[in-house]
Amino acid sequence: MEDPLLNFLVKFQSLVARNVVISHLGVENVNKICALDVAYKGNKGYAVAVYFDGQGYDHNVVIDEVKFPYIPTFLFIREAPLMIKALEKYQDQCQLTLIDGHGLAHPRKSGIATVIGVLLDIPTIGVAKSRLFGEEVKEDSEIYILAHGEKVGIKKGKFYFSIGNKVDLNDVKVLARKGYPEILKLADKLSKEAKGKNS
DNA sequence: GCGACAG
DNA sequence: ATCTTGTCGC
Repeated sequence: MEDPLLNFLVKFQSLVARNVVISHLGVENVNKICALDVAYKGNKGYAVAVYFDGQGYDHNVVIDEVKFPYIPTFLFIREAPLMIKALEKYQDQCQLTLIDGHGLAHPRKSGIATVIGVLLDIPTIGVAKSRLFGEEVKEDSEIYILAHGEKVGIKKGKFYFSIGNKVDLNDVKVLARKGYPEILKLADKLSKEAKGKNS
């Protein structure tokens, strides 16, 4: 890590990791949820925040030029700014925000879900479609994800759920049991729609 | 040096 | 993530 910028980002992530709050939210009793995802077309990013109020869905799209490339373990600097902008509309109403990517299942316990959760001081859970970091251990018919020896999430099918901020392993477990969240499928669909429209 | 590597 | 044809399987 001799690149000064990446070296700086590593320190930033370490600061974020030191400020993560792991506490019980009670996902089973939460009905107002948000989800974040981003689609790309060239150097344009199409971020979408989807909000479910317990009855129906609403969403907000934010489009902007993305300057930073994708570098494994540094996804947050590329996508978080746009995601946060898209979430502003519902930020005060969401009891929990699901984010496309990992949370604590990251080499520095600072995946994009954790970064956004700590920066905004809100409950978040990371949901990723593939592996980035951590050992997988089976226990009680569950596959736990360990980061530096600590249980930080659960693998369910082909998906990886991990603590972002202000939730605990129990919350993640309850969410994971239901499979890939419908609201994230919607976020994925809507971001790709926005991308197609703006061409 | 080699392999792994969210979106 | 995105680019992309046909193809294997429920």
